[in-house]
Amino acid sequence: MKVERNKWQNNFSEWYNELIETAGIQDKRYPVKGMNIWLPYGLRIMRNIEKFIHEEMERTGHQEVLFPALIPETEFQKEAEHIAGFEGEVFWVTHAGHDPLDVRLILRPTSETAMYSMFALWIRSHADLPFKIYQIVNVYRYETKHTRPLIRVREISRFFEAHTAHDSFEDAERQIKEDLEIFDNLAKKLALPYIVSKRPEWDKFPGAYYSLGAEVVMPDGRTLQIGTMHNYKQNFAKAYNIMYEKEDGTHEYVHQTTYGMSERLLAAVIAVHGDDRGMVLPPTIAPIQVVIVPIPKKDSPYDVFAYAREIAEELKTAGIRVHADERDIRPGRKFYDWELKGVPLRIEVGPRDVEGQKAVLARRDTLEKFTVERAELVEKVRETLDAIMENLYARAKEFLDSHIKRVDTLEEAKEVFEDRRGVVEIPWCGEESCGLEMEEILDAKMLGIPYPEEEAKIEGKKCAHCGKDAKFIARFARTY
RNA sequence: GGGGCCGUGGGGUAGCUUGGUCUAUCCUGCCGGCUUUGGGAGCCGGCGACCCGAGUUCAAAUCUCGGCGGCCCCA
Repeated sequence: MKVERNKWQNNFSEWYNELIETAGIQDKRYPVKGMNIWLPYGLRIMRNIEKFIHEEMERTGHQEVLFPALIPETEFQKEAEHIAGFEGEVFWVTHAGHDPLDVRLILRPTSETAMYSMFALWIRSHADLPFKIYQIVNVYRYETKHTRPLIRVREISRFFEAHTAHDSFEDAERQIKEDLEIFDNLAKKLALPYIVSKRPEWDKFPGAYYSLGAEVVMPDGRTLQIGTMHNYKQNFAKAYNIMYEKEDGTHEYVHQTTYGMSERLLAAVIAVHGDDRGMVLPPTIAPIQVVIVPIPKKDSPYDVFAYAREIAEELKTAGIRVHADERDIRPGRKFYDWELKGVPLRIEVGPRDVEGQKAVLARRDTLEKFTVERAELVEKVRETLDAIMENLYARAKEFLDSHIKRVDTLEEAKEVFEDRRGVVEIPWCGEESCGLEMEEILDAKMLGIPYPEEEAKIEGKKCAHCGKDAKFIARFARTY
């Protein structure tokens, strides 16, 4: 048994689309384009990811809230850049029954404009700051490009957004640092290596002072943004009149930040860790961490099903998410089935194992099989799950590192995009015009410059486009 | 904005050019039974479809028109 990743890498789109349905993540047949149905198995994985998000939010003192999905046109229009950025893709609610509405409503594409008039009511004094809330809700964007389950959808059904308010730019900056730390903790739980870039001016979040984006490299070499952090400075505060009273009695606008993630996290997990047999789920989020497959044998005196149940009970008591598969189909089919669904560890128990009080463990990530003593089972299972976690991260890190290439010229950059793709890092003078032209020439997007910015600064290199002294390393990639 | 292709059971398809045993093919799936089980077994029985509407015709999955939906290419 060998891990194959041919289709995974060479025909990723097809691999991904098939898997989303066959592995029971989503049903794409819902009759509205870009709106898919979460199936039980997929939802369970997503909930497990969200469990870590909730934990991190609690750890860092964010409070969970839920805002309405509808926003009055009048609120939506308060921040100029924000409207300009979103008005082309919002869904409108224009009627109630047969009558047109006096004030039309939009289905939130994100919740800034829903939240900030309330912030103005809630935040009174410096003692209320920092103010940190978050929610996980569905948001709507009328995507005109090709939609893709979990990646580009018209209803993002698990949209995470944290919104904070602070008494100073410095404290907002501290919040961004905290966001990055939260993201790093979460990424570790998902065994996902990633890069963070500071977005160029022309690709900031509408209304932001600056934006950061975290992305992974997908099997086909395109990047997927899976997290964003924005410092709004006082842009929204001024538009929504969010002020607080300082200790000296004067009033000042708050500084704000936001932090966003979505079901793209699941897309990244599926894509990054998968192989030609299907998904490979990190044990941390796998709904079933261990599946037990009994191998019956006619005329055998041993009850392999009872043995499987005993083992399942033992593992369950040890806190492991386990399932004994007693379906009346052949074991081989069960193997394929659970491999497709990405269960990290399989235990096979046949008459031989019952007799010798043993079990066969089969790792999903490496497809290795080995026999362990029943007495050591719990310990070995724990060890193996940890080893799988580590291996998944290491394998993904290697893939990421080998898909980031630093070059000096546009010709070299072009070659990379023609070959294995990924992220290309090029010296850049920092001028917007140069950046946009390079995007054009490379047929790729500028992700931005490496963050923290100290890592992006370079000396002694020339801008790959205009030839002037380069100030930064700029990252380019084909993106999702 | 311009051009092209396509809608047949849950999924994938044959049939359409030349309308007629199409009472719609095959694979897969699903349900029931027997049998089997260390990597997708086999046999028997069953379920399930022509995107919608109008037209032409003795007769439409097949031809015509309109609608709806999907995909691709170019700008």
